[in-house]
Amino acid sequence: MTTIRDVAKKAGVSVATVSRFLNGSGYVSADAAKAVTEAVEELEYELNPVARSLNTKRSSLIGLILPDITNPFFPELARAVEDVALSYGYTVILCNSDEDPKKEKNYIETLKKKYIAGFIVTSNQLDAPHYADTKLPIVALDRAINEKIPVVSSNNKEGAVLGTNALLERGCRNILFLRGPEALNPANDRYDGFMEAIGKSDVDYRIVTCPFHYADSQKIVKRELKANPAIDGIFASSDVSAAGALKAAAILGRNVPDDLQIIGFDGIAMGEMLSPGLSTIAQDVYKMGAIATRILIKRIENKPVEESFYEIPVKLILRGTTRSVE
Amino acid sequence: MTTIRDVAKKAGVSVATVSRFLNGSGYVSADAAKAVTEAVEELEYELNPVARSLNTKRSSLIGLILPDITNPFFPELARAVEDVALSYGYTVILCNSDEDPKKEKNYIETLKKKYIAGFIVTSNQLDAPHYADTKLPIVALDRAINEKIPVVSSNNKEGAVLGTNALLERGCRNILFLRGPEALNPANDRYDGFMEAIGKSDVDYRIVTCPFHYADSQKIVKRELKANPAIDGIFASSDVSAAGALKAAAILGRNVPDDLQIIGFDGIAMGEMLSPGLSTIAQDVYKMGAIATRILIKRIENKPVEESFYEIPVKLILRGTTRSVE
DNA sequence: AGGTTATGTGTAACCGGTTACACATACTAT
DNA sequence: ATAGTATGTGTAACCGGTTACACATAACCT
Repeated sequence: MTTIRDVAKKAGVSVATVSRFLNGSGYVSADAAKAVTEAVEELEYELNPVARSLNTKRSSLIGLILPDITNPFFPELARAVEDVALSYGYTVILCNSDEDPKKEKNYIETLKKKYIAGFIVTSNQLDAPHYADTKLPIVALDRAINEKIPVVSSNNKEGAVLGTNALLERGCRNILFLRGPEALNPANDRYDGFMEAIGKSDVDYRIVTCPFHYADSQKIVKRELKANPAIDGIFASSDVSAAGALKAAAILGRNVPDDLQIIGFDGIAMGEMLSPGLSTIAQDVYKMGAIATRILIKRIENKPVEESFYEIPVKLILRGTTRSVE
Repeated sequence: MTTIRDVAKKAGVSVATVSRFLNGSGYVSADAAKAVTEAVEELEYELNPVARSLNTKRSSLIGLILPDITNPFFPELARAVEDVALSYGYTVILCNSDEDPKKEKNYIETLKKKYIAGFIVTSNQLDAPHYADTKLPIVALDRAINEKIPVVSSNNKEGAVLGTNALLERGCRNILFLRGPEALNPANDRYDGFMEAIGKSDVDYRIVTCPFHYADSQKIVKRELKANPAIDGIFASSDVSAAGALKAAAILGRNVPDDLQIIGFDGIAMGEMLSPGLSTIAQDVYKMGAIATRILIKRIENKPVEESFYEIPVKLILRGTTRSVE
């Protein structure tokens, strides 16, 4: 392996000059620069990032902490983070936290020892006291940790308004809202949006709390649909819940969308594969991940970050679970 | 930050002794061991992995190279790899290769500089010349790179036999087999299994090559179903293709499963959410990832690895797209 | 007793970079 | 002319570990 000393010798300068040139720090004459460039070229020298890390106490590692990569929301996020990180020369470490603060903390400690450059943190938990004291650059997704930590999130409230209005415009007179877990920021914002939009109408509605879980949702919706056959619209706070609702409707022989219209929230790929295709409020998950990563890297590299709160617009996607507006 | 020198001073021994004790290498007296243990405890000393890496040229990093984490097959794999890696003290780096050998190679080069301990490689490509010369421990998933590299894969052929027989037992007399891309090992094994099982029957069949892609599959199946209305069974080489087939059937008003039965392959979570639920040959993806990781870690730690070819059994899961056996 | 081998420990070089500091020269300002 | 600043470079310490080697003592042979 060629080292900086080999390069220095070949270029006829000291290692300090080589290092300065390579890092663009300090003064280096044109002659020296040329000699070093040539030596690097000829020796195919590549800097050893471990040696560098050891004394700079920095690295090009980014930690991506998420509850569970298996949850259909996260792969696309991970993909975006990885793409952007790669393009800036960073490497992504995958951390499944399972919503367990201990596990999360453990990851942070372990990776700090490796001089990790920063973290992107996605979690459903509202509180995260152990982040507060970390001096590392962090960007949060979908949850506010504290004022100093930038947050990237979808425009959940607006999305919920959009979805609710879509059902209203399509003639729903009795809407079931599947509210997400109350511990989740995004779920609460969606709830607020629903309430705002439904409040402006004179339509009947009912709210049921429902985890973002397929089988649970199916069970809950089956029960609700049986108890209240007048329901002609369901707005689910997640696509997975919507899938459960759709299944429940199928089992009960309800005709979607003629009889019952359904809108989900998230925009995961699966929605398209359902029959009928799931209408949904799609989040631009890729964009969320990409923006979060760009902000993180700016922070890592001490570049100015304009804002600390980024809201990504959502989009209504109409498929088969809703009718066209009459 | 406390260093090994602090510990040595506190314990009244040399750094060499501390290092030896910490690594279980060389001789350390009981007295010295005790003194070091106490000093470590009191100072809350934690070894710096970067400094260690620098001269051992090893690390506890594992690279997971996969085509695209967004593909529903991979998150569960990644999850398994991460779980097992974590339990052995390793950290996982996520690498989306997009099937691009250049990108793959680039990752390998980059991570080698960080003294990565080993790689788990999943790829759809059959050839991978650039792995051959790597001295790093590697474990492959679903593809054989060379004799020295262990492979973990599902029992694809047996699965295909299982699926084909399931359709036959349920009365199918005209089966459409959606064959996966010919460049893929697993797809070819599935094809072999189908041929073997179908050959033993006197049933009509037709084979169409179909990418593991939802929309494409839908189009292809729609065409096939129109051209040949007698088809009463579809065996798809992947669940995503099966989902496309199911959608096509729904659009054409075919009744699944009374009229047309469908079996997929993979066992991804989405299958359950479809209506009717997708019958499938489920791979134990988690197990594949877990086993691959364990083997890799054994290799990294120079422990003996029994075999070099691991086949994970598959399982027939019957849901709504197949009838019960009459 | 004398030679081997096993046990135990410390010194110092080394891994491959970065950077504080000292020093030299050239240019600018007064 | 002289001080002050900008430019350019090298030496050597340092980051925080590992380990070769030298040396010392204890245990085991014959």
